[in-house]
Amino acid sequence: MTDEVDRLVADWHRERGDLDLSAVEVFSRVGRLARHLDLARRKAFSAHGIEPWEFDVLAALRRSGEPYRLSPGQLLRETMVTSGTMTNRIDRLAERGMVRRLPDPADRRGVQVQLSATGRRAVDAAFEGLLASEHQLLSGLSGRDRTTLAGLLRTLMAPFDSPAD
Amino acid sequence: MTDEVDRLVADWHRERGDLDLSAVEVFSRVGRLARHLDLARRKAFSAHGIEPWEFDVLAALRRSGEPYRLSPGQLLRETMVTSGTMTNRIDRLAERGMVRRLPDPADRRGVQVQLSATGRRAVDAAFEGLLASEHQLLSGLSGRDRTTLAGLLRTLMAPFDSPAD
DNA sequence: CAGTGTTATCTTGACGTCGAGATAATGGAG
DNA sequence: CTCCATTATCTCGACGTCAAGATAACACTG
Repeated sequence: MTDEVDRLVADWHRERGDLDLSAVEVFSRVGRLARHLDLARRKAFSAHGIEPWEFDVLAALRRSGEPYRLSPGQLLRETMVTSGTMTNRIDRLAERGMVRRLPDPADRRGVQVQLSATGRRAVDAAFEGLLASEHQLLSGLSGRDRTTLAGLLRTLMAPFDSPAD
Repeated sequence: MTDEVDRLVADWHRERGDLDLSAVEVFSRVGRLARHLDLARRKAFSAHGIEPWEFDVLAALRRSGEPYRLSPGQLLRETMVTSGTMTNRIDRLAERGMVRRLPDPADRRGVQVQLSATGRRAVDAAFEGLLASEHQLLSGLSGRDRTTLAGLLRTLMAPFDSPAD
């Protein structure tokens, strides 16, 4: 059983037999898989009328728990985007009625982004759809394999976790 | 040992204890890891004065072997971008002297993109740098673990491989 | 060989993100 | 108090990508 990446590695090996390509076997698959997952995510969300970037913001608010309120600064750290991008995202989500901007009572520079009831319904439905879709994709792996995979990925993530991120 | 994703899952579990979050353990890590890898890739390439998108195109030409010549259509299929994007990329690579556009002798609609000597030197150096960087990131895993991980990822990729991709 | 659907590439306009900088408020040091 | 470095958010211009459509050439059909 060979896949895209096996062919990629075979090509490189033919051209550059002097190089150790073992890293490519892992990282190229991570990259491609992430790409396919993005598409699957987009598809799962489209059934609920939301975009991946919308989900990212709404989900951060949703999982922060009651009262579903975070500052733009907290949101941009959760979602790994710049402040300009977050301003734009909040604008568009507010236009759609998914969130509201409230003044921060303790800091007049600050703003609180409040998830609306509409937004909460949307993000809950979208998340359930996403889980169903991802569950499908995982069906090829046993429970034991899933745990192994999650563990190996966590190990790989470790260097990126806290330091100067 | 807990990571970002453990915290994410814990948050969701507190808010939505009714849902099975095992898929998140895997896919959220794949997505985040891919993001960090993109940054690491960008950093590794910057030492050689090229951008990730440049590498993607040049590497496709390089690993195709002599005479390092592919059509824009082949390139866009290799790199998973649209035709408009590829036209733009070839334009910029040609400006930098990394590739040349040649007419396709067999099809007057067609074009052949030819890797230049400069382009070949650049992509070879960049690839070596990338492998060194990725080797570092893999150092936390034993050879056995790497093989296991690559295998599990390949299994996950299988549904995406040939069908209507 | 005329007609027609397909293929290959390029063009265009809209969109989302980034990076740098602007604005405004805060909090600590002297 | 007054400075001043820091923090929070927003603004603006540039850039890369995409989607849709334009153009041109090919290849099959009758």
